[in-house]
Amino acid sequence: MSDFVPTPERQRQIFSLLTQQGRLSVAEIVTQFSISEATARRDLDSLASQGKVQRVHGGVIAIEQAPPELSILERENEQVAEKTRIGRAAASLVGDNESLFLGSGTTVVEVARNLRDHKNLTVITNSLPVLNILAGIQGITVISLGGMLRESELSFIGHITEQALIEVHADKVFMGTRGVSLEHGLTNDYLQETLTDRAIMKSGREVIIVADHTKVNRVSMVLLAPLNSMHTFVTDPGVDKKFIQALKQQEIQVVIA
Amino acid sequence: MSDFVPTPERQRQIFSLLTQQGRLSVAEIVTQFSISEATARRDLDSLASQGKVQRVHGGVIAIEQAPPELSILERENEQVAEKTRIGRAAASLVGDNESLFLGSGTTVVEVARNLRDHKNLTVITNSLPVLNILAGIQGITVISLGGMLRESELSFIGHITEQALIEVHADKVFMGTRGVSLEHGLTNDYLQETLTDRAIMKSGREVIIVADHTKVNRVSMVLLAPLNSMHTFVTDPGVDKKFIQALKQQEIQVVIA
DNA sequence: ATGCTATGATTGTTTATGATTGATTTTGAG
DNA sequence: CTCAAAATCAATCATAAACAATCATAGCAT
Repeated sequence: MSDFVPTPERQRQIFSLLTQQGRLSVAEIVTQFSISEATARRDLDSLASQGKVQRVHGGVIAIEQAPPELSILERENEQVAEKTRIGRAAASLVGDNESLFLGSGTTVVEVARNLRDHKNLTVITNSLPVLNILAGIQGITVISLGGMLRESELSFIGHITEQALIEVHADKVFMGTRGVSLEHGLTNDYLQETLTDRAIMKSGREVIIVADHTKVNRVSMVLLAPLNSMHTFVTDPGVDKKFIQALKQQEIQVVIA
Repeated sequence: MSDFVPTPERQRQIFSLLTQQGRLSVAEIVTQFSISEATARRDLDSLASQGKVQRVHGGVIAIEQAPPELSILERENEQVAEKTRIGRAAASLVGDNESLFLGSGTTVVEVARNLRDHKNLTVITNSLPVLNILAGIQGITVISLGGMLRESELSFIGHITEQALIEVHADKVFMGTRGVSLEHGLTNDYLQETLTDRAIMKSGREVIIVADHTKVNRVSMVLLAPLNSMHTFVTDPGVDKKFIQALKQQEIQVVIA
């Protein structure tokens, strides 16, 4: 039996006490550890200089924890309500223990927001906002593709991205698009991103396109993929019913949020 | 019964005693093993140099096996003033038109914050906070390595990360560390991250370590690299002058912020 | 013998601590 | 509010414990 308590050990105990109680007075430490006030103060000063505690008159208090690093400003502008509902509906297609790919675009971000309650997911993404949303969530393994950051979309594209895609595989791929058209299929407006997006679509078993009604019957500059390369289409009730019918005839599942 | 206990065996017994009790005084060892204080200290020093115990005044204490590792979000409030100054000083080492690598850690984040005024930079990183800070800035090409997101550090690690590293090269590499020690070099506390960090160090021409004074003479679990693998060390004025001298003797540039 | 290693004793030095003192901050009574 | 008492603090000093460095010795293999 020994009463040997070296200084670093005692300081650790003081710190531990502090984390339990939130604050500690010099007097408390003096009685608790049977040391002089001078030594108690020296311990507190030492802990403070390590940044572990905040020194105040009469004792110390626990350091307050700041809110998490801010995520990027998102250009949330149009069809907010629709996108939110689409996101929720799309997330409900996901089961526990699955691996997903989430592409870029504001609608896909809404899907990410609704993954909180799922268990044991693996999410692969090339979208910085998606990374930020999923970063703190327990039970989700997050994998980023990396690559060159495209500032307007806050997504990663390019050679590094496509290289990384070779290494991953997802059960379900969630992507947005700039235009969906019966005639021209899925279209985007930036070639570089489109090349990456094509590779992404090949990396998953099931392709789920999320897009609000403003994207329907719209054609952008670059062909991303023919319509039948998607398996499921999640959209809002503002879409023309003939369009929906046509999709169903091509055996594409349609979810109206 | 034989009282002959060879030195290595005795040291093993001391270590075993320590793991049971958490701490051990020199006096205890003297009586327990019937050896002189000198020998007891020699044993403790030997164990300490192997990194098995933590030497303290009066004896030894067990090394924190499961370090209550604070996440990056919690550590962000430690040594704020020092880190800010270190970040500014480190950023001033960067010239226009250079390509940089920024590793993980709160101090490196401060470097990123101070890159705003540079022109035409290419910044490669595996740190999510760094991505967020640089995402909006004009004149900086941002490249992310991707990989599995380590939640406590908000950094990307693993196979994908290291694969991506093959494709990039930087003029200057900025990294943090958990511990810098003359004896044990640069140390980290998580093997997986350390493997990635080693690859990062090889991807650049000049390695710049940023670390506040609390990291100095601290040893963590895993060896990252020997001291001489860094070219420049940026820290705050709270560092022991002998330490600075020793670095300079190894031809490591030292910048005091 | 010779050289090597582990050990213990001796030595000045360093470190941790507690007491003291005067300065500073907080408190509370008027 | 002001001002003084009380509490807390920083700075300094003295001391005892612990320390590093050095040297000498004993055991042991060659």
